[in-house]
Amino acid sequence: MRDSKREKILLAAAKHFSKFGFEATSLEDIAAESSVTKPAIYYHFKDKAALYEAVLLFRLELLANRVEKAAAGAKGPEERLRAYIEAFGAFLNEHHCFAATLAHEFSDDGKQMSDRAAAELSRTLSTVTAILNDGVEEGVFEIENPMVAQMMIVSTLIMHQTTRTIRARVAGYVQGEHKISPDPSMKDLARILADKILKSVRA
Amino acid sequence: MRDSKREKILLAAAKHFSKFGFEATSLEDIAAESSVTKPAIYYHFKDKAALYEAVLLFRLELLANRVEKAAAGAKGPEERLRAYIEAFGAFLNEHHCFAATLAHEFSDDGKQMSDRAAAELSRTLSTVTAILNDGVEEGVFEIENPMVAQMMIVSTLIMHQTTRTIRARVAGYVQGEHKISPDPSMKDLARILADKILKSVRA
DNA sequence: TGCTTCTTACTTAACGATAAGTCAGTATAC
DNA sequence: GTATACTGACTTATCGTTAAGTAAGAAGCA
Repeated sequence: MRDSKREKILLAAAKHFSKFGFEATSLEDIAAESSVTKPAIYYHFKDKAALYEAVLLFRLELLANRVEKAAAGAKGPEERLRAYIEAFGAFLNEHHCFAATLAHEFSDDGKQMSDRAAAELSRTLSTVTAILNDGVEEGVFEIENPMVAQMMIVSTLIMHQTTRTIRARVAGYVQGEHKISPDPSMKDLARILADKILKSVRA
Repeated sequence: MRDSKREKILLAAAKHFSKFGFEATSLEDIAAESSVTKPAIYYHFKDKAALYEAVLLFRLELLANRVEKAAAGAKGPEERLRAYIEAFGAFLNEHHCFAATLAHEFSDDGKQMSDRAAAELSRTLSTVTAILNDGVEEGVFEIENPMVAQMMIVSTLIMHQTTRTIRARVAGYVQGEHKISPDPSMKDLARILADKILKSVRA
């Protein structure tokens, strides 16, 4: 049972930070959910920012490692790009708090992101940039600006995960005889997204 | 000078809500920036939520009208899709607070979005869904799930606008000999995005 | 025109709630 | 008995919101 309270705090913190973002999350709520008192949080973490950092950095490191591994395990730019997209999607699906935390961070201009966290995020993004650039050099891809392809991949994966609730709500207001396509699972989304991205970047 | 304070409040509110989101925005800051006192805000608006609603709904209505008009003014699914994407991009570029406000709303599950606001957002999204469905029916497009194409368009446009700062920061950590592609302007992004999306959905 | 009355557009002051963070003390394990 | 892992009670600051009061001008009437 060593460190069990620390683990409980981290779990509740991940949940609350992802739901409300850094500022709007209250330590009292985290304490209540993890059945500890507020000072217990301060015993384990220097302050609110340190707790947040622990939550964020842990996942950012995991993600960067995962996509690097996935890309390294595939051959050729096409397969590597597909592997990247699907690994990214799978990761967001497994750590479903993480996408929302990232979305909050993005909409806050990374206000609460430490330099180490930014570096880990950069590692994740560099991986796809490298794949795209390699593909262009090898003549397999034809891309005016790889930055755009990167944005399309990353933003679609994250937004899909974070806007589930609001999408369902907004769909309720659709008028007329539009066919509403079924909301895809993350696995399907990643596959379809990979298909579309590959089709759009192929030379 | 009639209603000049009201206008000042709305302007400052748009700026602050986009920067910090609903919860983290303080009425005191809005009051300070617009050179009025806090209760003066309450004279013009029922409460914080009503002020936010005024800010958000105004832009959501403008946007829905703009993209509907753009789509209606173009012929054929291909041209309509391009017109939609470029009109959406241009709008985000003109109202540069708006994308960030939307991003906050998305990362908060639309917690602060009224039913009217959700309906206006739905109108904007229905427009692109209609274009995609028409294209499929006419045999011009071939799309497994139009939802994914919609996500790619909307999320890329919004994220591009909202992650400018953080992208510049993250780019600073890129190691090795990666070529870093230049950050595209919104106009370029919309054009390139339209190219890529069209390429990826064409039958 | 001049006097009263009412409305508009605020201001100053303060309230209750809730936030992050602190500190002195305590139970438990070794 | 000493280090570890806490708890309860607190401080300070800031939040949204309201109550109460007021200067400036318009409206109604003589």
